[in-house]
Amino acid sequence: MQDYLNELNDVQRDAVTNIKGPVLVVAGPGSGKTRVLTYRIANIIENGVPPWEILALTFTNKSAREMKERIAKVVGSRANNVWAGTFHSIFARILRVEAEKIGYPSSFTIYDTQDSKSVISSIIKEMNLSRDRYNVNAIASRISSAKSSLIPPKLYTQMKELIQQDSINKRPKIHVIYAKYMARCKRAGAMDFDDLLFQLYYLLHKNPDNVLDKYRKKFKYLLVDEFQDTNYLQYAIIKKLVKYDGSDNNICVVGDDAQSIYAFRGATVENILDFEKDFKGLKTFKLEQNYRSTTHIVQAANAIIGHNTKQIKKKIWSHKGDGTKIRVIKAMSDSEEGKRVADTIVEQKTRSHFSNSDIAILYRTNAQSRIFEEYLRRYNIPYKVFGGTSFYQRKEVKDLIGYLRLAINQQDEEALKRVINYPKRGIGKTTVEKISAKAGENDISMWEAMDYVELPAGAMKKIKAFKTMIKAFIDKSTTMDAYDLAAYAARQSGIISTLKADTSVEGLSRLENVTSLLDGIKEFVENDEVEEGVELTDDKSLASYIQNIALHTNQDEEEDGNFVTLMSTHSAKGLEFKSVFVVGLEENLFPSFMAMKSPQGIEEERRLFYVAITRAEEYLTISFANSRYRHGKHSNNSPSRFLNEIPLENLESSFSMSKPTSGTAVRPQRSGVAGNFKKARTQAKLSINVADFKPSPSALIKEGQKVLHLKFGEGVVEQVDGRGDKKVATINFPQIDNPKRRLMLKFAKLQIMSEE
DNA sequence: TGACTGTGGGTTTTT
DNA sequence: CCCACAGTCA
Repeated sequence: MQDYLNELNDVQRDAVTNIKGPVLVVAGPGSGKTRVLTYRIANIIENGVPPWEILALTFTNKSAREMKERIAKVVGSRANNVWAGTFHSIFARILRVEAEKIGYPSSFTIYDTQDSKSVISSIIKEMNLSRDRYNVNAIASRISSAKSSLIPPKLYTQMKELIQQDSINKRPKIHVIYAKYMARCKRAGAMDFDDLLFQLYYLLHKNPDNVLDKYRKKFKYLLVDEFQDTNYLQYAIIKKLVKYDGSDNNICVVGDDAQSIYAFRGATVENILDFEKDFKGLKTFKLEQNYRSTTHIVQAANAIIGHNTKQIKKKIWSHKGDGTKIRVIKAMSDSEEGKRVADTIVEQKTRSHFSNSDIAILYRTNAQSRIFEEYLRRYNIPYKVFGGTSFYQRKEVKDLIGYLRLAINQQDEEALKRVINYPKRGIGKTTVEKISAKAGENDISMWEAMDYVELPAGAMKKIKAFKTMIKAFIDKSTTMDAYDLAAYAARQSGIISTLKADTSVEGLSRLENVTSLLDGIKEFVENDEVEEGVELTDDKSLASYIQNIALHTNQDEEEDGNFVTLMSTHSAKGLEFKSVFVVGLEENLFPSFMAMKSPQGIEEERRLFYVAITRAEEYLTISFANSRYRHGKHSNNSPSRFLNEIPLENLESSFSMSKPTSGTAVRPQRSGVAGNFKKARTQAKLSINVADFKPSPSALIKEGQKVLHLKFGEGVVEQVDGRGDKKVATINFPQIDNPKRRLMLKFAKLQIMSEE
């Protein structure tokens, strides 16, 4: 028997060695779920199955990568040939091969959420519907859930219940918008996130050239991680692949109903319950021993989840010892909450010798990160914020990507609309509307419509010039590699010169972001490492880089380094830290006011809280504030109901309001405006004594002075320009990369060290 | 016809 | 607070 099997407990080993037939693994938090999955795959390979016949589906690129690394530790490089990836990326890869069978170009664009909403927005506008009544977000989520339930527009129109709901909500035209939206995406050669699932289902369902058989034969072993987070459509695809006459039903799903936190995007726990009915002879294994957390934490978690009505019975236990009781921080304000959490981090670092990477701050909404960033920066504690707007969603980055997308797929209307007048080249709203109308009349793409539309001579000339430029990109895309072409496009389009002309701090950071993107593309071109999956991506063309960018999230960034982790509770799933701070435990925030309308909503928030606290190994601290700034306004909220669900015996006794601490409250500043993407939010390690730092009034900052900045260290003011609030100082900070920074004096905290 | 400025309204989580 | 739009000016 192989070594790795000895690292498992009895239940885990059973789950690993029963490789034939359907298996359900119910895995509590910290119960070694990933270990079971990876060893199971390794075991399948050891049993002589070629790795490329194994398909492992996850929800994040990160967990796929981690899984593959761990498989490699057991079976070596063979792990690279396992098809492991997210639902979306694996399906996108299949669709690239098969797209033409369902009427899409294989170079189809993937629309991200922004793109989808923009399409919906223009449809609403064209139909002359009220923007207030037809709220884009509401429509988008309605369409998304229809797709995720396998209801195409035609069927939607026939479903009395849906139509009735829409008319009650006074939005009877949704089914029309939906149909137009689908047509518009198709015309643009684009698939949105849901399409990657939806279109794959229809490919398998319609089965042109018997593709279904091809993939059934290809994937003999299927594994699904986080099964509780799959939606109806995902499960339908899984069944297409595995459940048929003569199938071996080699499927293993792993999940925890108590950690189902994605109902808002269609996930349904029903899938776990249905799984038992759909696959006869199912073997179920329950992993109940928690290896992660101490008993106080596990007990509290069990008590909290006990308040939910529906769940699979299981008893999670730990023998790591009682450990430390849970601490609760009561703060008067969000600012005080930030300070006290930062104080506690300092305390834990010195008393328990934790390093930064042992610590995480978890919040319900990404917007909460700012205040913690502010204090961690003050205390010189390196941190990294995950989630929020990803790098690829920043305007300037999307602008350049827009050109690249257009070079690959000229039908891509969202890309076209984005770049046709950026940088400004005098092609205004009216002209674009005319092109769009022409495209609509003739059911052709806007790119084609540009040849037929009737315009005044001036506008015509500008359009021609634009088209010529893009054609040059297309031509070069056959000879240049991704980097050269991207750099060429960045210059030719005028993006670089436009950004260079903007000398504000924000402008500078935008330019740096574009440079970072180019650097990233260069890295892609030069990187000779093997990518995930069986088909080695030795394709360094722009297309192969650009096509999966929408699927790339900033969770995927490599993250070695010693920093405190800041992320949303959703993003934290699957992770663990010695010390965890779950912050903002207030009614209307956690649970979110959006979820408070329904009991199911509350139960999902409770599961989310359960996920959050079970990330902790040794220390768990929970905090809330009596008042906080939200959307620029003060708001007061009572402590979260979830706090009362924690048994008293698991709480530190001092669960009483501590006195507000002496430190003055600060409002967060805009952070990370200067510095490039990777470095921006991780703090430079400069030893500045925070207590001694006293910013000088900005009016006193003059050329030639030596100044001190908390993040950048010592520097020399080289130039001050602008007047009043708009004063900008150019300062040389020799201790950092990119030493020249332009800081808005209104915001910059600088301490004058000496006059020159 | 396009560029710019002020106002009003929404407001969660993610592939 | 941030974004999208409407209304105004060149």
